[in-house]
Amino acid sequence: MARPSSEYPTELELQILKVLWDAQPMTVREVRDALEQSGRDLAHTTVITILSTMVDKGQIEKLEPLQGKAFRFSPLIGREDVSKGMLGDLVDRVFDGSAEAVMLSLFDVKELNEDELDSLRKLINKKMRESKS
Amino acid sequence: MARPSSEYPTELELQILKVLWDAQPMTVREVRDALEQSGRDLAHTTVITILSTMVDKGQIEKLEPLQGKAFRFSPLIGREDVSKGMLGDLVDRVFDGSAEAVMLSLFDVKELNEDELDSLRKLINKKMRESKS
DNA sequence: AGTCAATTTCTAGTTAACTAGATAATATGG
DNA sequence: CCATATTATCTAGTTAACTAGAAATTGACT
Repeated sequence: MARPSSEYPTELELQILKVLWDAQPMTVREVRDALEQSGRDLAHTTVITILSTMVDKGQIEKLEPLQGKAFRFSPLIGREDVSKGMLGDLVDRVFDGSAEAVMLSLFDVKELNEDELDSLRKLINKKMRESKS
Repeated sequence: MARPSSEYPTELELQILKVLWDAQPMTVREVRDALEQSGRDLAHTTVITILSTMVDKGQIEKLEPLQGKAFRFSPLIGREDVSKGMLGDLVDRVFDGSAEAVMLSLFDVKELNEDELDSLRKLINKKMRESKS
């Protein structure tokens, strides 16, 4: 059995969620077109199939058509919840739960400009004040 | 086709790499036992199969037996490279490349103690000095 | 040399993710 | 009301990841 690596969205599901987070609800065709814009050209039926499994998984909901016959879909899970969940999963699986290790690694992986560093510094100062109480 | 989500190790491959990073080289039996210690109880042949695919993928190398008939395996890729690669992948796929967004999210996902916050603050100060030159 | 236990090789099966065609259903414009 | 284009349903196929048994091989010990 290919063990489900986690409870989190697969790659294509994540792409679709991103599309729906930007504009909701959307019809199948609208989702398909949006995916094509971001370089993922899928058959109409393929999109329907994925959307159906996402409904089964409770990631999105299927809404009745308003006038035509095209169903519309809306996300049931939020952007923040998903990204936090996936990040937490990576922290645990790859970095053995060490947030500090992730931070250190992140500095190597991505460059941060001065403004970003500054806002981070402010955030850390705030966190330190909080933890001192 | 189940598109390979990335070039990075799968879940079981990562577990095996972790085992080998801690002690190398290792025989199949030693790998199997180490996996069992961390709660993953697999048949001997299953471990062999995975090890073989990992050799094919260039993640590990197969070393000739020294005295017995048991091959030994060593990692060919490093812990840092893998974790950085997987982190960078997540940053791009989930956070659209924003390291800052990851940092902010990380504060919500994991608690950092005072010492960790302090060492992070120092690191940021260092980075800021560097970027000002 | 012969047996025994460990190890490897070969083969095969399951599931999730992904892909899409053939066909059926149905709005909607004329 | 009918043709047509759009949409949905049903079905099916591929691949990677994972799992492991049966059989073959071989080191080791007496």
